[in-house]
Amino acid sequence: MPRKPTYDRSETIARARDLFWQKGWAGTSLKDLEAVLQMKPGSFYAAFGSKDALYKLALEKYASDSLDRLDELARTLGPLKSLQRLPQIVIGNGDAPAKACMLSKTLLELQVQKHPLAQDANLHLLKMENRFAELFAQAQKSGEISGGHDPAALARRYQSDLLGLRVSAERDGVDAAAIAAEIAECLARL
Amino acid sequence: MPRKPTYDRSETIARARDLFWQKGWAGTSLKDLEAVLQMKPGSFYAAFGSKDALYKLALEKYASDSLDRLDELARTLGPLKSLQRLPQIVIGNGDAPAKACMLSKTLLELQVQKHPLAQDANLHLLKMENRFAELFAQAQKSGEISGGHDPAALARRYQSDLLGLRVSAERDGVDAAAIAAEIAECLARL
DNA sequence: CGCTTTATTGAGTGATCACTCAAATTTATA
DNA sequence: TATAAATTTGAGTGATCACTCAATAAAGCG
Repeated sequence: MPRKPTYDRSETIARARDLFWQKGWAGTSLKDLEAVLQMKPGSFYAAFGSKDALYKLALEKYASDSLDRLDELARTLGPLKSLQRLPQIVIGNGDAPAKACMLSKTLLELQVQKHPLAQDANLHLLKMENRFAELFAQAQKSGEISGGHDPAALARRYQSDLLGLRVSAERDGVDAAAIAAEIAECLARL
Repeated sequence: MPRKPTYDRSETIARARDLFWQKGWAGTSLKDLEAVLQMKPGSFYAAFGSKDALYKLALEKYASDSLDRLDELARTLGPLKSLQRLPQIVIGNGDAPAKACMLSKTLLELQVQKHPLAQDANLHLLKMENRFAELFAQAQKSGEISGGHDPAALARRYQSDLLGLRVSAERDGVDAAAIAAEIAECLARL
């Protein structure tokens, strides 16, 4: 009986993610979204409920895609080489809406006001960090790196380094690739 | 002949800086500013010209105060110890409007849209990085650290680490002090 | 006290904010 | 083909956006 939507929901969320990633939460207006998603206000609210609800979906897509890419990388290269390669990968994608991580941009914009979306960003960052810890643990088990450090501590520091790298990559005139190489090199000395 | 302003300009800029630092550029409205600065629109525009112009002044105050604090630290502790102490200092001030650096928040919010204020943030970050490089060079000269590395490269990496640390410090449940200690310890091994 | 000069006041500008809703349109079943 | 269910449309909501400006108040000088 029902009429079917004329748009692809997943593709629409991906486009919203790119817009939010680029312009931020406060910087993205409904007008912007309507233009990029090719939706009138009524369709938008019928489909997603609110700007915040769509942002939440966009964050989830960003995070799960990131995790998927990391898992695939780990399957191909193994744990240590994945962790070493990741820095150059995250700053290397020229098509991305921004060099900085969408989760950290969300955190910096909304954490101070205790916005629920900042909590979402926190959880996604934690999941990613936990995945890093697993990879460090695997690298220790296989003897690729020494067992002298706590995998959780290594992951915490690695996550921090990645976030710093991606902020630095937004700066003008900074050789982010050199920083990425140094992060990778530090891992080799574990 | 003229009437004198009823407010202290420097103090007003400091309050604006704290508000912008906390809420961001798009997240701070003129209403917010009027409330915090205790100024009506007319006075505000007579004094500062525009929201952007005041933000620029706030950035300048933030950056010059940061440089001043670093210089004073260096005078007290010397170059290496200053660089080692700084990480724990920047995340330790509980009264600050945010853990993250205002320059990086500005950069992440406005760099993608090539906003002039992002250029200002870029320049202030570069000045700070150059100051770090000087301190690394001094530490090498005095033999506190080995001369095997380029001071500019050390400063670039150190700046990136600090930015990452301060993003991490915004996260819930992350032991930023531990990360700060690790950054300091890495400097000792140079 | 007048006079000039500047600061403060606060109502008001058009534009844009996130969002609503009734009407029209499209689909699939009866 | 008639009907029911869902989607799309786009004008319109009150609120808030950054900002303006004419009127008023205050200060220093003669």
